[in-house]
Amino acid sequence: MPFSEVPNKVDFPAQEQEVLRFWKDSRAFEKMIALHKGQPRWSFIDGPITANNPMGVHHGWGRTYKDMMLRFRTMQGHEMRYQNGFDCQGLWVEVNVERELGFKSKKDIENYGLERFMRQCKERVLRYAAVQTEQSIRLGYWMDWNDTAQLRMLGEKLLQDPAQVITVQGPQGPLTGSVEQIVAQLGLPQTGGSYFTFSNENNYMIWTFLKKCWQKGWMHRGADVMPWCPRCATGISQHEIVTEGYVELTHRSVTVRFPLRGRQDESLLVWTTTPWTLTSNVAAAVGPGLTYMRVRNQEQIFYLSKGTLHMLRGPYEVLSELKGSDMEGWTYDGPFDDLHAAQQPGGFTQLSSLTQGIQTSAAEAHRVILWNEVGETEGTGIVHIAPGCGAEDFLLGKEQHLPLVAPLEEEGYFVEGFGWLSGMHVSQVAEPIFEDLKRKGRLYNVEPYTHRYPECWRCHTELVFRLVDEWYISMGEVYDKPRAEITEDEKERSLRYQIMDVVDQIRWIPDFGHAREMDWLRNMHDWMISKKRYWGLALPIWECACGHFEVIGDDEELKQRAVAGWEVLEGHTPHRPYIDAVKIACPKCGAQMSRIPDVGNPWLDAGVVPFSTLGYRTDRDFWQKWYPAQWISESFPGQFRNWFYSLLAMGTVIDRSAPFLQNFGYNTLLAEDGKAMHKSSGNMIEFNEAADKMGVDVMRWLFCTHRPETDLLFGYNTGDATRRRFLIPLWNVYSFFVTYARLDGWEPVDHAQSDPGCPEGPTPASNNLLDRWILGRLNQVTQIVAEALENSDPPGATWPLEAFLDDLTNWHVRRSRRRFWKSETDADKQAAYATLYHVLVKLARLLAPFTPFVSEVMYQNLVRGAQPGAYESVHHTAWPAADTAIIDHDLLEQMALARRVASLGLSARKNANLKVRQPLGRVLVYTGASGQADLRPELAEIVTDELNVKAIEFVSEEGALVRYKVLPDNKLLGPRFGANFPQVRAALQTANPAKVAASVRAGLPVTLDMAGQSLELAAAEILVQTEPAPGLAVAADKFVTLGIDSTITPALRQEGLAREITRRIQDMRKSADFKIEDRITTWYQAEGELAEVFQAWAAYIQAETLTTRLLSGAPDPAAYAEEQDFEGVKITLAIKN
RNA sequence: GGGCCUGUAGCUCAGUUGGUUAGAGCACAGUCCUGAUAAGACUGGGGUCACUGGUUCGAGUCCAGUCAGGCCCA
Repeated sequence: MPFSEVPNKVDFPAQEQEVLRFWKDSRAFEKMIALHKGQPRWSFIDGPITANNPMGVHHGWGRTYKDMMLRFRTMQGHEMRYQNGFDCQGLWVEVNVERELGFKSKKDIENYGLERFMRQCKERVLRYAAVQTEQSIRLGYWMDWNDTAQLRMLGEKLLQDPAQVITVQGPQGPLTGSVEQIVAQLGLPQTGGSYFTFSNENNYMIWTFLKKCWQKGWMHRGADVMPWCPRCATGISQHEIVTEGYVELTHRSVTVRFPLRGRQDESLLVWTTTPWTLTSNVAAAVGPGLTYMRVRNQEQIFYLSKGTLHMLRGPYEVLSELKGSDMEGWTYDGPFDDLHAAQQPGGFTQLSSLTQGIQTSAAEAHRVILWNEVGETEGTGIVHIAPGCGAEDFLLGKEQHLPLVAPLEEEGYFVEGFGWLSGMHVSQVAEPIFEDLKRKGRLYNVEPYTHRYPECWRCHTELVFRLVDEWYISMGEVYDKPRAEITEDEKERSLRYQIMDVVDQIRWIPDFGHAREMDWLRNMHDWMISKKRYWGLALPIWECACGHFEVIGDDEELKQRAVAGWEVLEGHTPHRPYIDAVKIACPKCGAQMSRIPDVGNPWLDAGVVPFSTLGYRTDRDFWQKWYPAQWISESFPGQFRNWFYSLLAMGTVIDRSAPFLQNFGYNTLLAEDGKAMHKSSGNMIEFNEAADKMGVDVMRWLFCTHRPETDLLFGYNTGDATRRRFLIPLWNVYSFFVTYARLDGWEPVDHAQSDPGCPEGPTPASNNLLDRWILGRLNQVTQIVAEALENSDPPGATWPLEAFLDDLTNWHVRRSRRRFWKSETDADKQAAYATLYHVLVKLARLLAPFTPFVSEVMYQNLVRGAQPGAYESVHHTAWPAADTAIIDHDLLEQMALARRVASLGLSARKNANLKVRQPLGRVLVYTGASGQADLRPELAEIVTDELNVKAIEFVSEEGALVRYKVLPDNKLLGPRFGANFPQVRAALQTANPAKVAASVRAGLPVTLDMAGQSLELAAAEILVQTEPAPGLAVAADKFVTLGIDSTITPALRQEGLAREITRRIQDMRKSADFKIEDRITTWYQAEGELAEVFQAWAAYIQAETLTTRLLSGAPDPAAYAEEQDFEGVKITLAIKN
C-alpha cells in the first residue's frame, strides 16, 4: 500500500512539529541549496531584526513574505543567499541590559565598567538572536540559521572570559580564536549563519562610508536644543517622540513679573510651564500684530495681551492699548540676573563656538523681541525666551544674536554658575524657584496646568530641552526649482538629489512608496548620526583641541595613523572603551587627536549591509555578483525614514547606485479589535502562542491572502476563519483521495521514471469532462500564481488558489464522488484517480511557498510513498510549469454555465418548494443573453443529476417563464443623445416590453415615440433582460433563465420515495457505525405504496446502500432497527452486517 | 500647517476605462443536500457607498472642499 492512512481530523500544530523534525533530520534545507548551486542568481538582502526581545506576530507577517518569495524563486531555479540579519547595536539593547542589571543612570554603567557592559550587550544580542532564530524556524522560515546552542554558548563564554581561545566549526572548516574575535566574525563566510551588525566588518564598512561623506565635505558638527532624557542622558530625536512619546501630565505653571527698565512699577507678565527655564531667560517675545493692554492690578502696572486678561488675579483697570510691535526693544530685569551665568558676556555654555561674536550677557540682553508665532491660546501673550532651553527659542536666539544660557548637564543637574541651583536636579527645582521668585517679589501666580508633554519612550522619564552638539551628514541644499532643472554641479554637491535619482531606479510596491520616499527626501534635514551613549558603532571621528577633525576609513588606516593606544585596541572589537584609547596625530598642529566619545545611529548599521555582508571591502567580485538586491521587503510605516533611507544613502554615497531594485512594503499589524497590540491592552498575541494555538500554516495563509498595503487585523477568529476556509477543505480533499485510493489499492504506477522535479508527471489524459475541466483550471491557476508572485502580489496568487480549491472540492470531487465509490474498476475510475492524484501533487507544490508544512505532509504521503526516485522534500522540487496547451477555454466557460444553471435550478426548486430528493421531469433553460446556446451532453448530464431532473432542454424562447424588461444601452445611447438621453429612456419605458424584445431578438430596429417625434433605435442599442415570472419554479440571473417542470408523475413519486428510503438507510449505517465498505443485510416492514417502492427499486436501493440481501419481514434480532416516518406512514427498517 | 493612505452591510473586505438592480465571505435566520468534509447548496433580512458641492445624459468610481481614522513630516 503506497499511501499511509490519513485521518480526516488533524492537529495542524502537532503535525508541523513533526515536519520540523523531518526537515532537521533530513537536512532538507542544506540539500535544497545544493540542488540549486550554479543556477542564475537571485539576490535578497534581509533587513535586520533587532535582537533584543522575542519576535512578535508582526515579525511573522514580514518573515512569511520573505520566506514565501525565497521559496518561490528557489523553486523557479535560482542560486540564492539565505542570510537573515540581526540588528545588534544601539540604545534598545543598552536600555534592556541596564534594566537587567538594575541600573538607574549612565553613571551606573561607567561604574560597572564599559568593557563589562559591552559584553553584557553582546550577550543579550546573542541570547535573543537564538530565541528569534528558534521562532523563525518554527514559522518555517528557511534560512541559513545558526546553531542556537552555539549562539548561547558564545554569549556565556563572552561573559566568563572574552579572551579565552575556542574552536568552532564553520562552513569552511574549524575556526579558532578568542571568543570575542569569533563573535566579531559572525555572519562572515568563515562562520556562516545570520549577519550581526556588531561584527567588525559591519562597523568598519560604516567607517568607510563615513569617510567618503567626509571627503565630499558632507560631515559636520552642529548644535541644537533637542529633547533630552536626563535618565538615559541622551537626546531623543523628534521621530522617537512623535510616535508614542507624549503623555498627559499636570505641571505647575507659573506667571512671573519681568520689571521693565526705565518704567517705574511697570512689568511684563510672563507665563511658563517649565519654571527651571526661567534661570536661563534671555528675552521676552511678543506678537507684532497682537494687541496688548496696559493694566493696573494689585497696585502695579502690567502688560499682557488683550486675549489673555483672564490671567489676571483680582480687579484690574485697563489703562491703554498698544500693538506688540510698539513694545519692541523695551528692556527688563530678568528673574535670575543675580546668577553668575546671567552675567557672562555671550551667555553661559560649554559650546563656546555658538556664542562667538556676542558681547552682551543675558542680563544685559533682556529685551522685548517680536515673534510671529506668539499666540493667545495659553499664557499671557508674552513668551519667555531661553535659547538654551527650547528648540524654537534656540532658532530665535540665533536669528537675533542673543546670548545663550544652557543650565543643565547631561543627567539634568544644574551646572556650576547657577548659584544656589547648581547641583540640583531639574526635576526638583520647581518649588525652590517659586520660593525664590516670591522672595524677590517676582512671583505673580502659580496654578496647575495639564498638557501633553513628551516623555522618554523607553524609561518614561519626562524629557527636558537641552543644548547639545551632535554630528551630522549634510543632505545638501533644497533648490527652489523642479528636479529636471537641477544642474550636474548642483547635484554633485547635494546628496539629497543624488539619492532621488537612485529612488527613481527602484520599483516600489505599493507604488505610492516612491512618492513617500521622495517626500521624505525633500523634507529631510541633515542626518544626525551621533548619540551620546556607549553600546554602538564607534564613530570614527578624531578631533583635535585645535578644532581640526578627521574621519578614519577602516582599521588599516587607523593602525597606520595611530600614535598611541593601538595595542589597547588590538585583538578587540572596535567598540568602547578600547577604541577610545587610540590616538592619532593632528596634521594641522601635531597634537594628539582623540576620538569623539559618541556612538553611531543604528540605522547606519542596518543601511550598510548590502556592502558589509557581501564583502565589498574584502571580495569585490563576490559583492558584484550579489549586489544589488533584486528584492527587499519591510513594513513600510517608518522605514522610509529609517532602513530604506539609510540603504539609499549608503548605496548612493558608496557606489552611486540603487542597493535594491524592488521594494515590497506592507502595512501595520493590529489586534482584532483594530487597535495596536499592547500587553497592557490585553489584546497582545505572542508569536509562540499563536504558532502553538493557530498553527503557522494558518498564520502564513492568513498573511498571504491579506492585501499588504492595508493594516492587518490579526487574531484567533481570523485564524479560525482562515483554517475553515482553506486548510480544512484542502485536508479533506487530500484525506478523501487517500481513503479511496487505499480502499482500491490504487497507485501511480507509471510515475516510477518521472522527473523528481515534477513528480505529478505530465497532465494525465482523460475522456471525462470534469477531469479535463479541473486539469484546465489547475494549469490556469498555475500560470496565475507564478505571474502574481513574480509581480510581488501575494493575494493575486492566493485568492485564485482558494477559488481553485473551491472548484476542486465543491465541484470536481463532489461531482466525481461516485466515480471513486463504484465497485468496479474501469477506465473512468482510473482516470478519476489519476486526475485527482495529479491535481493534489501539483497543488501541494503550488502551495509549498505559502504553507510549507501541509504541503510537505501531502507530498511525503502522495509522492514519496509511491515514487522511489522522488526528492526527499517537496521543497526540492521545481516550480510547476503551467501546461497551457491543455486549457480548453470553451470547456471552462461551459462548466461555468453548467454551474450557473445548477445553481439557478436549486434556486427555482427552492422558490417552488420542491425538494431536491424528489426527481422531476425536465428543466427548461434559456441562455439567449449569454451567447452560449447549449451544453455538451456530458455537462448537461451533470446538471440533470445535480438538479435531480430527467432532462434538460435548451430553448430559444423563454415563453411564459419570464417577464421582459428592456433597457437602453447607456454606453451607446448616452453619448448619442447626450442631454436628451433621459427622454429616450422614458420613451423606451413606455413601450411594450414583449414587442420590443421580439424586435431586438429578431435584430430589427425599434421605433419609439418620443415627445411626438418618431425615434428609431437599432437592436444593438437595446438590452433585453428577463425576470422570472412570479409563482413558477423559475429562476434567472443576468444571462440565464430557467424553469423546472413541477409535475410529479406517479413514477417520479416512486423514485423520490426510493431515494428517501436510501437516504434513511444511509443515515442508519452512520448511526450504527458501519464502515464505508461494509456490506449489509436490510430488512423492511412496509405496506402499500412503500412496499411497492421496495420491490420496484430494489436494485437501486441495494446498490446505493451496499445491501447484499434486501428482505421483507421481521429483522434479525441482532440487527440495528429504526422506525421511520414517511409523510405519516410508519415503517420499520433494520440493518446488519 | 504640509504630504501620503483609508472611509462601501453587524464584522472583514471586493467593486476594472464613469453605465442600468453596489457584490462576496463571516455572523444571524430558515430550508435543503450529504458515507471525504470541522463541510456544502439555496433563500432571507441587513447599505443616506463618511459628508457637501461640482463636472456629466449618468458618479461608489472623476474634480474640489469638509469630517473621521492611520502613517509620515513640520
